Amino acid sequence: MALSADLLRGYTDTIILNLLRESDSYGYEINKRISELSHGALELKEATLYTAFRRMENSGYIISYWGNENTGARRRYYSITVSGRNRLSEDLLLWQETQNTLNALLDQKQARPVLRDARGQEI
Amino acid sequence: MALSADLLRGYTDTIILNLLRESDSYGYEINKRISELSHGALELKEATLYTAFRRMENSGYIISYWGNENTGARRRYYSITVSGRNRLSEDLLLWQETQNTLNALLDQKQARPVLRDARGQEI
DNA sequence: CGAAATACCTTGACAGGCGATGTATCCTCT
DNA sequence: AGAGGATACATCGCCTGTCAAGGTATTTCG
Repeated sequence: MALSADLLRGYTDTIILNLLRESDSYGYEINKRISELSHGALELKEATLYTAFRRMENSGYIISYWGNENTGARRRYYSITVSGRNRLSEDLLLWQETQNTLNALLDQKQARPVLRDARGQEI
Repeated sequence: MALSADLLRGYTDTIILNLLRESDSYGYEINKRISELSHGALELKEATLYTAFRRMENSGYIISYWGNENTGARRRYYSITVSGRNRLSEDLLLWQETQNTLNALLDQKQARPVLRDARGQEI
C-alpha cells in the first residue's frame, strides 16, 4: 500500500537530508533508496524530488555538482551542508514531537515498529 | 513549542473526526480541545478549522446543525456520519503506516559503506 | 532495431493552511 | 456605564508543496 506523499508533506526534505547525511548521492539513486527503505510504501514523483533539490539548494541545505561519469547519463550529485545537518537535527526532533502530539490527539499508542528478517520479510 | 501545521497537513480532518467520534461538538470547543489535548503544541487557525468543516460536510463525513442556545453566541454543531467513521478508521490505519514508514526512512542507520565508481570517485 | 532502464528537467494546476478581516454576543472589572 | 476580553461564527486571497504531463539524452539487452 502506497502512502500519499501529501500526508508526508514537508518531510521530503527531511528524508532526502537524512539520506545525504551518510554520503553524497544523486536524484535517481535517492529516489530508489527511498522506495527501497520504505519497502515501496513511499515513491516520490520526480517533479517533487527535483523541486525539493532546488528548494534546498536555494536555502543552503545542500550543494550540487556534476559527477564526471565517462559512461552512462550525467549525474548531478548533492552534498549536505552544515546548515543542512542542523536543519535535519531540528526536523528529527520535530518528527518525534509530531508523533507524540498526533498520537495524543488520535488516542493512539506508539506504532509498533515493523520488524523484518534478513530477507525483508515482515516478522 | 508549536508544531508547524504544514507538517500535519492532511491530518486536521482526522483530528476533528476523532474528537467528534465521542460526541457532537462545535468549532470553538473543538479548537480548544485540540489545544488542550496537544498541550498547546497544536493550535489550528480558525480559517483552517472552518474550511475543514466545509470540506468534510461537502464530502459527507460530518453534518451540521444550529444549536438552540438561548444565551451566548449561536453555535453550529457537527456530527460525524457513518461515512465519517469509516474515513476515520482508514485514516488511523494510514497514520500507523505513515509512522512506520517515516521511522524507517529517518531512523539512525549504520553508515553505508563508501561506494566508489569505476574511477575511484567516491559516490 | 526497439524497448526498457538510467538520468535529468520544467510548466502549470491543485489543494490545504493561514493571515487578515469582519460580524455579533456575553462577561468581568473598574 | 464603558472598556476589554472571551465566546462564536465566517470569508477572501495568498503561499507553498505535490504531482500529472511533458520533454531531452544515453546505455543496455533481447
